[in-house]
Amino acid sequence: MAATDTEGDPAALGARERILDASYHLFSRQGVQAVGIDAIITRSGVARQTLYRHFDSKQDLVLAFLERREELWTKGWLQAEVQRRASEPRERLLAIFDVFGEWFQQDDYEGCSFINVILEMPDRADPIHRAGTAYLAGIRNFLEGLARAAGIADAEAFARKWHILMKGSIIAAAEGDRAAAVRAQEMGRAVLAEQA
Amino acid sequence: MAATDTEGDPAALGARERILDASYHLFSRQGVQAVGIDAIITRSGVARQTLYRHFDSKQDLVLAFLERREELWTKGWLQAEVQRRASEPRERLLAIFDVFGEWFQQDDYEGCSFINVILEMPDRADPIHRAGTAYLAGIRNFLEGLARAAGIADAEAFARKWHILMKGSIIAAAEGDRAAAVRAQEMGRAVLAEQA
DNA sequence: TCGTTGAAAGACTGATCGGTCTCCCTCGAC
DNA sequence: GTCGAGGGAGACCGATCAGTCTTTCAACGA
Repeated sequence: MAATDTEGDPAALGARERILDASYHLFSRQGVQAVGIDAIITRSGVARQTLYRHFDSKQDLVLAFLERREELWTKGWLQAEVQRRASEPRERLLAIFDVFGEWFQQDDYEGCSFINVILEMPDRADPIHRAGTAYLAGIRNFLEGLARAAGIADAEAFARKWHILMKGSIIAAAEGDRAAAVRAQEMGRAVLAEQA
Repeated sequence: MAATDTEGDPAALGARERILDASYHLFSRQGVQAVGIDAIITRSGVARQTLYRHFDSKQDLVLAFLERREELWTKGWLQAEVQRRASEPRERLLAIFDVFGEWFQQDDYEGCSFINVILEMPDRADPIHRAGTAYLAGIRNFLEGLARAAGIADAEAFARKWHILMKGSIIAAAEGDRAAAVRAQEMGRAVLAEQA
């Protein structure tokens, strides 16, 4: 039972949850290096030692943030929205860019945290870098499933191509191109048209 | 006149030049936030005050680095290589991915500094962010020229699409996909095939 | 009732950050 | 000669970094 789970009162959330909420908000918008422990302490209203009771180090906290990002963004939002909007696998592949299109209109558009951490920590041996690539591979896995369901021959290669369109449009949106999703979708149709 | 220009002896380069060399090496590989002034001091072998005589602040130095990146990478390498490898505009557009293909094989592949700084400083008002988007627009301008020369109807929209393929493959390469350039080129052919 | 546990508050450490300041040396113009 | 500019070396500044430690308190179960 415990007083650690959500019980309606937002201020009464467990300490761990408040830390993760604050981390998610700050890390996803400002990046991992730019956000200090103090900012997370302040935003979560938690004591310093409480944070270090739940997480061994900042790296630990970042890894927990990425895990949550996959839950909330990849699965809870992207995949859910895609499956809600279309049922045919080919339509679902294209629907990704409809979902992106709405995402790109947000004023506080924050980009893809997995890409961000990979570029922030270019060292391939860094656990955070590795986690970022792993979660991106998870997205690719979702694409591969759709490609296979669509009867596309080399589903793995196709997923990698589709992912290039997605990542390219995400960067273009960070530059300020709000129509990036439409452009990527058009290219997607061209790529799809070539497919067996 | 002036002991400030290059005179063969590498150690006798002007102080400003040594600072810019060190900044280029460190910023392009490790990012802007991760590299401190001390690291640049040490690598350039220059006195602290000498650096601040030539550059008002770290931000100033980063802006100078980005300017140099455009000179060396965009113009001196990418555009030069593309023009060397092909003469027909359509061939030149596709040659971009041949050049990228070799780039992606490098063990110390460092990615695109313009993308990196944009994601590192998400604040649109930040001078560094703005500079990054400006240099990316410069690349797009090069693409637009090729598109126009190729007789493509909406050259601006086409350039934005092509740039999405480029940026997507750059990120995929950062993830470890060494074949990202081939995949992007294949998609480029499909996009090009649709063009008038 | 007592002991344990979780959490708040905040002092503290050593390292590093960007940036300033002082001192000294050398070289070249006059 | 002298003088000033450019540059090297390094002390120093206040702020911030990640991380540790101590004290206090409230809620809980036995």
